[in-house]
Amino acid sequence: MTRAREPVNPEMAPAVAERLHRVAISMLRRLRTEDRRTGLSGPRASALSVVVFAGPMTLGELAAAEQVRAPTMTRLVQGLVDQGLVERERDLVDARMVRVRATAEGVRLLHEGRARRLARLEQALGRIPARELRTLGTASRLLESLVREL
Amino acid sequence: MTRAREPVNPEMAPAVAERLHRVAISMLRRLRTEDRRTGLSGPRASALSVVVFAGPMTLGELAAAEQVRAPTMTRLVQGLVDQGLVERERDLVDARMVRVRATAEGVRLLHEGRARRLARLEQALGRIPARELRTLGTASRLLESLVREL
DNA sequence: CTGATATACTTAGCTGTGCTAACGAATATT
DNA sequence: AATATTCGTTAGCACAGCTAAGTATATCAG
Repeated sequence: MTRAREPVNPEMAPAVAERLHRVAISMLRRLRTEDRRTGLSGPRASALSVVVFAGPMTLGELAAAEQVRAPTMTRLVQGLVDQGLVERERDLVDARMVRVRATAEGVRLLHEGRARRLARLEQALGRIPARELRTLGTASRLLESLVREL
Repeated sequence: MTRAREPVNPEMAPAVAERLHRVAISMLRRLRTEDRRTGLSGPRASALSVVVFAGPMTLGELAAAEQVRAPTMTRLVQGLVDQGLVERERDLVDARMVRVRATAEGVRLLHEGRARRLARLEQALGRIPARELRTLGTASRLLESLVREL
């Protein structure tokens, strides 16, 4: 009777979880290699990316977005400022806050670094059959919303 | 195997690459939270995992498997030894080498930590429609072979 | 067998990222 | 005006990554 359309999932979920976890780790490990050439570490590139794409924001917001504590973000931003990729300015309304905005150089380097980091992955994806690529496209969207509920 | 016909993928590959990359980062970031309770850091858990599943191996092999330099692995193993999760022994044939093997406690803790780390992911997967889960299962296998060619 | 070279790992010391605790400055509340 | 709260910084710890240089063992050439 229970020709289930609802969760028969508990059975296969562990295996999928395990494989996703493992693949995520090794994928990032491989791509990390390319990262170093830009002089942008992973965490800095990630933070810069948020600032570039979501626009100027406060240090606290940025810390929350990156799931990191405030002191950690203070230092990440310091590094980015030293590299000339980001600027800090006190908020005019509430002087406790610090707004972080990307410089032109920051935007440029981010795109360059991103391109380099993803090049190998893109090439590998470009070689697989279109059907499989479509599956991965769908899956990546599913994962996106899944991760939000972790 | 996947080379037979050249697909038109180049157009969508970048978007998929970008999303996969982003999702992998944020997924691991979330899961890492659970890691701390076991007292096993990510890199240590990962190294221990290799030793447990692939059996005893030399420090150099372990470093290669983890894509890390020898000095880094020396210290990771030191930490694991201090925690009583792993044992070191000089190779009898070639005394330059160090063999690393998991202790019973190491095996136990690894499985416990792994279970904890994946619990949230498994639960989230258990809640989505079976069809989507199947897509993710397929995708995870595709990614597995993809990563091998990165 | 000896001396040179190669290999496997360790030590030392640097950078960077994460944390908590404690603090300062600015704002909000009472 | 006094107190509490919020935002960010500083200080100080742990750990993970690296390179360069050192030690011990193995191997090889003569």
